[in-house]
Parts: sequence; C-alpha cells; structure tokens
Amino acid sequence: MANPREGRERQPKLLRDVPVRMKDIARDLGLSTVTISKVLRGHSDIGEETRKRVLKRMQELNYQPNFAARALITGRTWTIGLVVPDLLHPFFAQVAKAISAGVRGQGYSLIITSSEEYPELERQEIEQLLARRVDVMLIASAQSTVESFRRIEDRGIPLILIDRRFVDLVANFVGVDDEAVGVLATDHLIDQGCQRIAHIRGPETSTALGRLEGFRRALAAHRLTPLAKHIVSIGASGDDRGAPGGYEATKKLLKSSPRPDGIFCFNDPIALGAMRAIFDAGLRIPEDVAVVGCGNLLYSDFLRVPLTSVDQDSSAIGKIAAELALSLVSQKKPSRPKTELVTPTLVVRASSLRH
Amino acid sequence: MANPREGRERQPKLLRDVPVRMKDIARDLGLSTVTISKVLRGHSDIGEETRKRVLKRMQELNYQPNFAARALITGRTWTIGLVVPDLLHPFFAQVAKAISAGVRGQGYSLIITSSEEYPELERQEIEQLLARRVDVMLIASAQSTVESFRRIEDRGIPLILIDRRFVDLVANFVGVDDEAVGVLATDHLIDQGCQRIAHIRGPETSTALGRLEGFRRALAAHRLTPLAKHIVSIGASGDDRGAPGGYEATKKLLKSSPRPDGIFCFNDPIALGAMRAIFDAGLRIPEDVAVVGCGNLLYSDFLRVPLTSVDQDSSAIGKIAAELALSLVSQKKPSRPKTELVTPTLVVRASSLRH
DNA sequence: TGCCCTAAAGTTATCGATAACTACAACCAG
DNA sequence: CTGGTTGTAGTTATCGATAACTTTAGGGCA
Repeated sequence: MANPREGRERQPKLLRDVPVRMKDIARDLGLSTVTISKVLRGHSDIGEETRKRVLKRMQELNYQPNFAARALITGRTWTIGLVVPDLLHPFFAQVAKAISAGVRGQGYSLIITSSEEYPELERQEIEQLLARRVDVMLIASAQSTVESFRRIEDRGIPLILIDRRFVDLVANFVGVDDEAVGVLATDHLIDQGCQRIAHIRGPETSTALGRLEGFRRALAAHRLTPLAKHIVSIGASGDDRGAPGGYEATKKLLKSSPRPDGIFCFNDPIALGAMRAIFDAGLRIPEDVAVVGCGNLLYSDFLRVPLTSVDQDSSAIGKIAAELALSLVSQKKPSRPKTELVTPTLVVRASSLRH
Repeated sequence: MANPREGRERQPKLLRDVPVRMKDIARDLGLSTVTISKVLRGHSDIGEETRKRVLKRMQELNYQPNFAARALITGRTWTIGLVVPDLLHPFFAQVAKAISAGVRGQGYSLIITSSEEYPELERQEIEQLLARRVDVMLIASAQSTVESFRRIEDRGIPLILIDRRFVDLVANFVGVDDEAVGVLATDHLIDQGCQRIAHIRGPETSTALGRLEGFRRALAAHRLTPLAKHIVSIGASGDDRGAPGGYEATKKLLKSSPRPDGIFCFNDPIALGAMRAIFDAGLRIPEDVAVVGCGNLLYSDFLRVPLTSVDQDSSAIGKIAAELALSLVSQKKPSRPKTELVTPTLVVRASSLRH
C-alpha cells in the first residue's frame, strides 16, 4: 500500500503521523474532495462504484474527519456541554455517567465542567462553553443568575436544566419529583409510628423547597403540623453542607423539647451526621429516633445502622437528559420546553424500620 | 451603542444572537481583521491607541474567539481528553475533579469519557479523542492494548497515564506508589499483632500487582511467608469486583485453616464485603480479624466498624496530572517521559486497631 | 436527428481565524 | 537630499471541510 502522504505539499513535522485529509483520499483515487465529502455524508448523487472505492480507501487510511473544519462551515461542533456542581458527589457523578453513556456512539463529545457550587464559577464555565459553541448545554445549576441561561437561549443553544430549576425561567428540565421525595419519606416515618417528625432541610434550591413542601403536605394529610423548631437548616457554606452540618443540626434538634422521634434529612451525608449525633447522645436508631436520608448513596447497606433512603434514580435522570439532548440538537426549530420528572422510590433499611 | 451586526452580510436566522466575529469589530473600527487578531494575541506591532480601541470594543461586544477557526489554522484545539474506567468510582471521580480544577481558567476544555472498564470501549473513546485532535490525553486505562497508546504517540499528542501503567510502554505516568500501599497496609497489620495476614487482590493491573508485591515485601521483611491460599483473587467480571466479590472471597478465606487474622483488601468496596462476611461468620472486627482497605472512600467513619484504609491522595494525583498536562502542551519538542509517584498514607480506624 | 433530462461528477465561494509577507509613513543618519 | 530603518497596519494565502452551483456524458423520446 502506497504511503498516502507521498507527494503531499506539507511535510510532517518531526516524524509524527499527520491525520489523513479528504484531499489525500481524493488525489489518491483521482477524484475531487467534494466527492469524498459527499460519500461521507451519504449524498445520493454518487455512483455506487465510486462510493465503494472511496469508503474502502477511507477505511484503509483510517480517515477521521476534521471536526474543526466541519464545525467552521456547518456551525455544529458535535459537542455537548455539561455543568455540575460537584463531580465527586455520587448523585452528579451518576448523572454524568449516565449522560456520557446515553450519548456514546452518536459522534458527540461531552465537555464536563464543575462549578464547585460557586455561582460565579458556573457563570464562567457557561461562558467557556458558549465560546466553544457547544450544540446543547446540560446544567445542574449552583443557583446561577438566570442571566447566564438567557445568554444560552439567545444564542439559540438548547438548554436542559437538571435536578435544580428556577421559577422565573422556562426551560427544559429533567429531575426528580421532589415533592414526591418529601411525601415518600415522611409518609414512611408516619407509617413507622413517628409522632414528631423533624426535617433537616437543604439550601434555597428548588430541590430543597420541593422536599420541604412534600414533607409539609404529607404531615398535613395526616392532620399533623410540624413544629417550627423541628425544621432546621444546615449551614449554607462549604463543609457544613454535608455530614458535619447534619451533625450540628441534629444536636440542636435533640436538645429541643419535645424531642423529635423521626428525622427526614435532605440528603444522605446529612443523615450520616444525624445518625452520629444520635448515637453520641446515647439514643438508639430507630427505636428512639428514626432516620431517613435521600440519595441512596452507595454502601448504605454497610453502615453501623443501614440507612433508609429515598432513591432518586440519578441514572434515569441522566439517561432521560441524554435522550432529550440528542433530540433537541437534531431538530431545526426550538421546541416548547419539556419537563421530565422521575419518580423516586423508598429503600427501607434498618434506620427507620421500627416494626 | 450601535448594533454591531448592522449591515452584516449574513442575517441572523430567527432572532438568535450570532456570535461576534473579528470582522465585525474590524469594520466597526475601520481596521482589518488581522489587526484585531494581532491585538488579541498581544502582537507587538500594534499602536497603543489602536490596541486600546480594539480591546474596548471587544469587551463591549463580548467577543469570543471561534475555537474551530483557530484550531483549523493553528492545529491546537485547546482541548484535553480524559478517559477513566468509571466516573462513579470515587477515586476516579476525585481525580477527574482535581484535573478539572487544575486546568481551570487556562482556556482549556476537558472532554471526559468513560471506558466502563471495557478495553474495547476505551479504544473507541481514544479514537474519538484523536479525531477531535485533543492537545493532550490523560488515560486511566482499563487494560487497553498498548496499540491505542502508540497511535496517540504517533500523532505527536502528549500522553499521560494515570493510576495504571504498562510494563512495555514508556509514557508519562502519574499515580500512587502501589508497593508503598501494600507495605503500609501490611506493616500496620503486622504491627497490630496479626500473624496470618491474607490479601484479597485485584485484577491483573499494575496497581494490583504493585500492592501484592508490597504485601509480600512487608511480610518478608518480618520473616513471614504468606500462605498461597491466603492470597485470593476476586472475580474479574463486573459486579464481582466490588463488595460482593469481597464477600465471596472472604467467605472462602474464613473457611481455610489456619484462618487469617488480618486481611488487606485491594480496595474499600472489597473491604466492605469482607467485613460483612466476617460479621456473618459471627466473628469480631478487629479482635478476630482485622481489616484494612484501600482508597479511603468517603464516609468510612460512619460504617458499623470504621474502616482503616490506605489513602491514595487521588486529589494530588489529579493535580499533578493537570500540571504535567499543561506543561506538555506548551512545549514544542516531545520530552522524556516523566513518572510522578504520590506517597500513600494510612488512615487508621477501628477495623484494624487492636490495642 | 435534435432536444431535454438525469446521473455523476467537478468548480467555486465560504466558514473565522492566523501565518507570512508587503506597504507605507515618519524619522534618522550620512 | 537620499537610502535605510522603524513602527503600524494591510494583503493574500491557508487550514479542511461543505453549500450551492455548474459541467459533462449518456439516454430516452418525439
């Protein structure tokens, strides 16, 4: 087989392989580059004979189209942008994994960035993705200003919000039904005979508000009213958000009177902190205080007391988001924003099972 | 402020904002695009006056250079490719997070892909990244054929292997000192009075082999010889690799005679499975069997028995890998491959603390 | 036979930026 | 006053592909 780059005008620097271009294949077969291009795109006005020759040669030379050149003329980069608040968080890691799997083999590349829960960083990452001209953007927002999202829409780039939404922004949304999460957890605690159920709520996000709302609704449905002091917030900043925050919040809860006999925690790390505080206070789980978390993180089964948790099916969220993204990039006109809610499920373990 | 796109040849489709081009700024100021380009790149042959006017206008119009156009002519895509075996695995998630943080603000975008531990998928992902012409590739390999790596090098693209290496491939490597991991864990178990130490080893990777080697070396240094039946492998396929695999392997170990009184597990999920098997056998941890894991996964503190684990400092690995990547893309000539080993530390918790 | 149509290719302009060279003042030294 | 230098900005070709025409040969049909 002849060297495809023989006689090529530009000599390779050093000894490195220079990628094969359409021009190389064209000269090789005595055709024009346009013909090669047409074959690649499955154009109809190419003879069967020629088509086969071109495809064969492409294979032989392992031709890979130049994305930059293609993007420049077509305006499509075959690139998807994903912004999450934290790659280490199992929920977002799973969502990212599922999205990655969902778009695999479709020719798209996924640029994954993290805002580290900082709105300003999120804004910058979005700008970078805009500069990259990604074809579609998926964002699990760290409470960014809606301004950034408007810029995305103004550019005509499809936007999909994940997990967290905004009241004053109409956009595609894929997430869990957070009210259902709250109802599921609270109903379960009530069902287990808890009388005074507390809630450790999350920060000011749609997620936290939805779960709180579900919590309230479930109690109301049983003619129960939560005490104000039984709804506590964790610190909004940094480390306080996880287990340490849950620990502190629970210490406070346990000192209150009447003492709660069940706690619905915004997420699993908080629940872990809560459990530790309960143990430290010399109380038993679930006999004295039942605990329900949210997120169903891995290895919950291996804890000192296995943790009951609401599963958000992050995998499904990622899968649906990926499908939606693929459908959005392939349609010409912007379509009406869709909302896709995943139904949560309760995974009951020892931390809440009283009988 | 006048509309920058007034009189622009190409009308925006629909009502979407079309990104500003150099040409727009140039016409705006009565200059040529080349001048704009030179200002952007800090060329010296531009007058101070002009420079300021151009920069000001760029700001006003929020100019964002077109990466595709730039990549086409310069050959640099300002893109970094990362391939990991599993985004959900806390180790790789942390590495990815640290790499992402390490390259932030440098103008690069990170394309993160997962091989799901399948060599064939890894090969495909690498091909995709090659087609994208990424500037540098970081790979935590799922035991791919070295063939793929050769193709990367032939293209002249800098390659950095992470965590897992290959004997027959000389390439940049950033990872933990796996022999030290094995020594650290084993020394500790010996120190805690364990006499018959078992090892549940991982699959045929450099990582598993290194830890096994460290295990052997530490025992030998104390004139101990491991029994062959005390070194067991977990199933190589899918689910067996995590906690379930550890559970099965440990059941087998506990039936053997003499029964081991200490187990060094390849990773934390395996250790979790091991602990469960030990409990199920009615034995105590650490009195009857001490357990050491590896990875220091989150929430180890909250387990039924907190797990002693070797911390691999995945954050440092990612940080170093990012720095190395940035340095590689900015140098013209390929340089001699570097090896950067991070020193592991032991985090002692109850699962191994006998006195 | 002559006209038109179709199939199968090719020509040319273009995408947005940069590399490499050129143009043209103003200024200076001899 | 002239030739060369310096400082600034412009011209032109190019990167690799695609959009939108155009060309050409052959065939069918009246």
